[in-house]
Amino acid sequence: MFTLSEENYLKAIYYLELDTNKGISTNAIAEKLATKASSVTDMIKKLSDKKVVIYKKYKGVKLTDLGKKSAANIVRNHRLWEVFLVDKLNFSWDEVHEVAEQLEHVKSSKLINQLDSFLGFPTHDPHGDPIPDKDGNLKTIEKSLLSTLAKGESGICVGVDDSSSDFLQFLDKKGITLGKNITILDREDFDDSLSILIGDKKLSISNKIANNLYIKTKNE
Amino acid sequence: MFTLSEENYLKAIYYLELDTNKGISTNAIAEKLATKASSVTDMIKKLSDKKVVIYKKYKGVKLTDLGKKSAANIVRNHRLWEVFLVDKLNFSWDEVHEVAEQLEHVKSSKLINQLDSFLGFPTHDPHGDPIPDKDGNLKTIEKSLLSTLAKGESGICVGVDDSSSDFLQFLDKKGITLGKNITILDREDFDDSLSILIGDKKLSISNKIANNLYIKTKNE
DNA sequence: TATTATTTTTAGACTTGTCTAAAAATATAT
DNA sequence: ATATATTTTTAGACAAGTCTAAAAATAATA
Repeated sequence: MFTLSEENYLKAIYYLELDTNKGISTNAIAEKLATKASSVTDMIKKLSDKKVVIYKKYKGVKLTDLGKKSAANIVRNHRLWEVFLVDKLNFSWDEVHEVAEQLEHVKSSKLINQLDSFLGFPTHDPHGDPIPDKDGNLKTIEKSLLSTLAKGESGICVGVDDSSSDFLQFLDKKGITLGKNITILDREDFDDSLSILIGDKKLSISNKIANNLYIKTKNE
Repeated sequence: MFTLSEENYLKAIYYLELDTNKGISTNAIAEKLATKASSVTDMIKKLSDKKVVIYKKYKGVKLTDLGKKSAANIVRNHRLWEVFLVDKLNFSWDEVHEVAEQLEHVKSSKLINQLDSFLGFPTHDPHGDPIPDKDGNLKTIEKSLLSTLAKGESGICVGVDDSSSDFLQFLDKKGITLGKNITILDREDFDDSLSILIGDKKLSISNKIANNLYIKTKNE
C-alpha cells in the first residue's frame, strides 16, 4: 500500500508520462506538485524502493508496470468519484475535482467496484476523460480538437483539454456540454475564430476555446 | 480545520463522553485509540490550543461546545456514509465501518449535504445509531435492551449495542435485522436466555445476545 | 497518615515528509 | 573545449505524530 503522498507522486508521474516517452525530470514533478526538487528526489528514492519507478540519478524517472497500474488505479478512483458527484449528487463539472482528490485515496476495492457498478460502469468522467479499468487499461477514442476541423465538418463534443473551473463555467454559460453536436459553419482566417452550430444555436468562439474542446467525428 | 489524527481524537472523546459527565482520562483515550498515554497528552495540548477541549493537567479533558459540534460532524459523516454503503452499494452492515472510517474525513460540506439529500435524509445508520444533524444534535429515540423486556412484551428491533462483525454476522445468520417485530415468548430463569418470536419464526437466544439488541416498545 | 500503586506528564528519540542552502552533475553557449 | 548556466542531489533542519523510559502527581491502602 501507498501513503497519501506516494499516491500523489505516482499520479503526477503518470500524467507527465502521457505526454512523453522520456524519463520524467525531477523539476517537472516538483512543478506539478508545487513542491521542491529536493523533496522530489527524496520521494523518488522511496518509490524506487517500492518498485514502482525506475530511477537512475540525474536521469529522471519512469514508472514500472506496477507503478503504472497503481497510478491508473488512483486515476480510476478519481474519475469514478467524479461521475458519482455529477450524476448522483448534482455537482457541476467544475466543482468535482477538489473533492475527488480526497475520495480517490480511500482504500477499498469493494467500494470502488460497487461504485463502478452503481454508476453503470461509466467509461468516461464528466470532462470526457477515459476511466481506466481494473487492470489500468484505458480505451482511447478517436477524437480531434475542434480547432482542427474544417468548415462544414461536424461531430459530437466528447471532452475538454483544460478542466479549470473558469473554462468549464464559461462552457456552461455558452451552453456547450458533452454530447452535443457541433458543426463548423465558418472559419475566420485572421484570428482563427470559428462560427459554429451547437445543437440549434449559432455561436462564435475563439481559437483558444476551439483548442480546448475535443470532438468525435463520425467518419468511420 | 483538523488533521486526520485530531479528528480521531475528537471522535474518541465524543464517544467516551456519552457514558459519563466526568472528565475523560488520558488512559481511557489511549485505550480507545490503541495508542500510548504520552501520545494522548501531546495531542490534548494541541486540541486545547484549538479550543475544542478544556484541559487541566492530571484532571482529564472535556469537549467544549465547539469540540462537541466538530466531533458530532465527523460522526454525522461516518453514519451517512454507512447508510450510503448499505443502501446504494450493497454492503452488509458488518462491512461498512472500516470504509466509513476513511470516508468520514473527506472535507466538503457540499458533499455531505448532497449525500444526505441523496439518501433521503436518513435519521439512523445501518446499526440503528442516530445521525447527528448539521448542528450536531441527535434525536434519541426511546429504546430498551431486549433483555429488559418481560414475558409477553414486544417491540421493533431498532439497534445493536455491539457493532462487531462477529455479532452482526451472527444476527444475519439468525435472521435478526432492524425493523423486525420481536415478542418475548418465555424467559429461562437459570441462564436468562429468551425464547422469542421474530417475524413468524421462533428463536432461542442467550442473555448475551439479548443484552446487545435494542427494542422500541410501542407503549405510548 | 505514611507508603505503595496507579495515572499522567515530561524528556528525549524516531519516522515521514517537507524545506533551505550548498555541492555535484549535466547541459548550454561562446 | 572551456566557462557558464541549469538541474539534481546531498546535508542538515524542522513540524507532526508517535514511542520509551523516567519523573511527577494523584489515588489507594495498610
